[in-house]
Amino acid sequence: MTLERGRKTVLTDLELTVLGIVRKRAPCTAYAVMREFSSSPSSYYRGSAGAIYPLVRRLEKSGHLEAREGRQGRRPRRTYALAATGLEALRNWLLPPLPDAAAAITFDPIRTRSYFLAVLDPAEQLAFVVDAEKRLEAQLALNEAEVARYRRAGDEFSALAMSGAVRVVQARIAWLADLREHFSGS
Amino acid sequence: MTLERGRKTVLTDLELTVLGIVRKRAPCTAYAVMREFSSSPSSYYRGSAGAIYPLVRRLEKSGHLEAREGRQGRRPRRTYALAATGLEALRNWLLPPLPDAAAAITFDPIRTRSYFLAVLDPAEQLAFVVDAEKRLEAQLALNEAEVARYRRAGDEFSALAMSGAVRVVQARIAWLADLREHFSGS
DNA sequence: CCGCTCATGTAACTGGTTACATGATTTA
DNA sequence: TAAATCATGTAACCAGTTACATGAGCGG
Repeated sequence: MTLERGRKTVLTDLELTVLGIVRKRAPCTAYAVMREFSSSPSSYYRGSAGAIYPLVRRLEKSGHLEAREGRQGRRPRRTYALAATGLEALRNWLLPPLPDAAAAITFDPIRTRSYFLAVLDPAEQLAFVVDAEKRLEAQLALNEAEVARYRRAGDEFSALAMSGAVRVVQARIAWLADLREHFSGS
Repeated sequence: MTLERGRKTVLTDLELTVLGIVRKRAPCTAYAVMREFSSSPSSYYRGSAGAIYPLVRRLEKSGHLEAREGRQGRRPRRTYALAATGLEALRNWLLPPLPDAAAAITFDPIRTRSYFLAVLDPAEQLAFVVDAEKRLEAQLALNEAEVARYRRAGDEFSALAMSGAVRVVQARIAWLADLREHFSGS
């Protein structure tokens, strides 16, 4: 049974995110997409050139994106827009049912470490919590600024999305307070 | 300048997590470590054989783990314990300062999608939120059960860690309530 | 004795990363 | 005019995944 290779049925989250970005920004270059990732603290992906350029080309070949050859002076400038197929894929990504994995636990380096705090003595445990709190407070400020930035830009959906990240950081901070109380109480 | 290859200076989070697990469970087999990952909903890693077995061998060769050849009947059974070097690595992982990335934003498939909800019409947006809430409630129950399980097992640190995951899921649910209000209000 | 779990692995693949290379355009 | 940014890519690598293969021990 010869599987047809090279034709992917399901797009990755990164690919679908790129479709969403292109839809908002169209017509835009692969570089602009890349910047959207790397210039924002809100993204899990670094948006490296080595990821974005091949990915965008793939999406073009698969018909999800439409490319247009332009130029700026004598420099070639390839801009993209969302094709009908791409819009359909984007909608299917968002429409219920979500995959089970969507609600699954998220990776948190601080929580991951906290499983093993038994190897530290009480003073060190407290130092861990204090350091983690400091870093999360900084992250919180960043995220809040990002919400404000989106709101100023009139992108209410992104502001709403980002406020989810704010909620999560607040929850992580509240949890660290629990930890601290537990450590200093015992 | 010939870089010495094959000798890694920094261990990954997965490797350090394995060190932590072995420390708790020692003497234990690679299989037991694998089960710890795959049998728990609390882990980001699937703990696949293809990841764990080579990883454990690496940690043994680098001196972080000590192996002991045993048998169960006529079946060979290789058990591991944490070496002094491994304990040191584990402590350094936990001791401040944490890396900046530790506080960084986490990947959330639901939030990632929510950036692009503008492509859906209001009824579909609501359906998205309702579906996401349903799934997160299920995840919350799972996580709470996990906390209880750890607590029953007397592993207070893991219970505490897992309660961080509970906090985060609660925050995600609260955020979805915000979203829902926003969508039905406008 | 059948099927499940314990136990140990390997091979091929995947989806990203870093680092590098090139050159035009804009800005200080 | 030098440095930063725009713009487009490639090559090597990396840390995981899925899927497969093998076989012993154990409970119904």
